Amino acid sequence: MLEEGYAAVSSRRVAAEAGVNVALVYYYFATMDELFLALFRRGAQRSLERQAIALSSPQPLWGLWDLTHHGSDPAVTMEFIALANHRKEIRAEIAEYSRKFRALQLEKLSAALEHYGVDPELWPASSIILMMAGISRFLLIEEAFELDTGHKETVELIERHITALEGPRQPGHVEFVSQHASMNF
Amino acid sequence: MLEEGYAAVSSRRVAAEAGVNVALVYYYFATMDELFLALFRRGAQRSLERQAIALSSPQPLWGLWDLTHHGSDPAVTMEFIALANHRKEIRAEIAEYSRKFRALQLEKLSAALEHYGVDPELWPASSIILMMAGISRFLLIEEAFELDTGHKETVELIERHITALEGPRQPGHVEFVSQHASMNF
DNA sequence: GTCTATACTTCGATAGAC
DNA sequence: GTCTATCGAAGTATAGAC
Repeated sequence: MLEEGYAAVSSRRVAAEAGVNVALVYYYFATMDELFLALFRRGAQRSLERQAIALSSPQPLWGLWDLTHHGSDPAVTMEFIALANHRKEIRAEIAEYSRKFRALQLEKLSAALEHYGVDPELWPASSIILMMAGISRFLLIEEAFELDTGHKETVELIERHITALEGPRQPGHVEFVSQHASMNF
Repeated sequence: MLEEGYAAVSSRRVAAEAGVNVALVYYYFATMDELFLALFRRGAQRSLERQAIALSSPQPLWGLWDLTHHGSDPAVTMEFIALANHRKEIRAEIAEYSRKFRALQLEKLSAALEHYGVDPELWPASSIILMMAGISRFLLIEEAFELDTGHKETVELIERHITALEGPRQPGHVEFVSQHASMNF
């Protein structure tokens, strides 16, 4: 899926990779879409758990930022988004998980931002979350194209603002986060 | 390509849509990748020209924001990014066009921002461009999933800041921009 | 330019033996 | 649970007539 795209994932190749027969793939997954759904659910569930840990940090802004910026693989995310654009059921599943991700982020971060004294009228938690997600995904996608115009400046800008609220990043975040790549919804 | 994804674009289906024979497709395009390259170049060139117009507005920030937020189709963009993740030549072509897009944006907007008195140390033009692009793409992708948490607040936040610099949006932008969907790189 | 005809590969999915 | 065997459809690409 990562190397050649979701459309290159065929029952035959899955079977070959697993060292089993094609028919066995259909024994476990009635259609290829069900296989993709199962794959997505497993990855999304793991990412959700990692996010819960990152957000429970005493520095939840750093936690979320490091998770998306250093601990997520845009290629996986992109493949599932592309797949979802053409499969209704997968789109619905991704939407459902996205809401879970977002709800958890909102809960943890709106409390933290209030505690930091950030005016929710000027800087709503939902906007800060959305902007961080959009920017970091964009940065990662551009990196894959070997584009880096403004990347350094933007990372500095964001991290300067996080530092203003939470102080310098405490060690541990990036290490935790970069152990395995997550999805980023 | 939009309905079923780039992988569903086959020589046979292209031929059928065009009402010609399969072999004729290969007469014009040696491989399917060349067809995709030609398709991308045509679209990117048009988008580049539209962007030049939008940035030549007396309100270039509004111009760029409206172009990406109301005048671009994330589905086209996503398909090409997904395709590029697996085809080296297409990735290189997209990277090249992205640099052109970005260079034009930087040229027009860094002049405008300096004129508005924005401190380039705190808010570099390259960062503002990158953030606007990332956020608007994220908003549009989420819309396709019928997700809208924080969308309204974020659009208001961004447009409030643009208004602070350029005053209220003058009519004409959105109209120009929503005539045809563009790519968004 | 445009076509017919064809070679060869791979696909999703199923029936039925073990 | 795991396999063999098979169906019909669709893919990329090419040779060569007109």
